[in-house]
Amino acid sequence: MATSPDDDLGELIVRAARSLRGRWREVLEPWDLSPHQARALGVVGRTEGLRLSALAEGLRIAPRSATEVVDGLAGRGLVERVPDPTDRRAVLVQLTDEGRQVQAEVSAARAADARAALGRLPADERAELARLLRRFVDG
Amino acid sequence: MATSPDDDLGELIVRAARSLRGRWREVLEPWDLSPHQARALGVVGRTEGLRLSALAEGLRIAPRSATEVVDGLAGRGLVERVPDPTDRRAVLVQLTDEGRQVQAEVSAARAADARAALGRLPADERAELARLLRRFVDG
DNA sequence: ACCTCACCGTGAGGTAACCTCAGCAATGTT
DNA sequence: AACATTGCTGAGGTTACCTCACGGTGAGGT
Repeated sequence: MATSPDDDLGELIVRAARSLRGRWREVLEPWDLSPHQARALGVVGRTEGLRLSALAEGLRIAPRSATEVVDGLAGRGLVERVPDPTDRRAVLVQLTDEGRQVQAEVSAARAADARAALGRLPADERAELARLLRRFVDG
Repeated sequence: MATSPDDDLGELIVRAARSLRGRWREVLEPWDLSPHQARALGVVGRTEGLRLSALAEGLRIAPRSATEVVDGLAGRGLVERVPDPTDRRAVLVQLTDEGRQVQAEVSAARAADARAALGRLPADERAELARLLRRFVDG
């Protein structure tokens, strides 16, 4: 049934991603955050004072959906909406103090987990893997 | 902001998978199939006379959700339900003639696309990439 | 001052792909 | 025969998206 080597490689990439995603979900459990929300939290943290539309772009979702993500995060008290001083149409999203702390914790936990997950490969193989993937992704 | 190399690697894997998934979605457009349905079609094709519960296991979804997937495929005339001759509770799913043809076409298109997508890496690098990923996934 | 056109976020309402739980029929076990 | 288990499905819920329409607002004419 025509399972070419490239089919396999594609399958492998997808499986690896799924595995990571599953792990990440577990890592996030203590904070009761979905991978999605955590990602959004990261984007907001990376660019303080972000417009909803910019967040949508960053997450590659429709602007309307960014409203929902922010609703969820704001409901947990992790971010807050403030009016954009330069444009009364716009709303900026920024981390609350709690949001900042959670974001830092999550980010640390994620890094630790990534180390654990990928740690079975020696450093040089990790580097090689990254190099090859980068060529594929950027190419 | 503590972006460790392993973070990057995880991100790369996820991005690569997303890229593949996006391409696949496009490849499937002519048949008006979701990636999900196509995957299910493949599983059914690979094991003719498959129980719904086995399909669910193959797709790693709840049995109830397999019912829906099969509904969708059956609605398009690509698969059909037949009673399991050995167990009157069970239902077997099998490809129709049209399903068999569509499955073959899709599989060929997918293989061609995988070649196109991964073709920018030379064969030996593809092999190396597969080897490293397999170590990660299976490990 | 006004008009138009583009843009901002959001309410309303929809969809896909999952889930759990309960129920029915058939089977297996004691 | 009684009971537990299995295989599918109806009912109903969730999540994470979407489009479309609308009420502000900003920017550029005229």
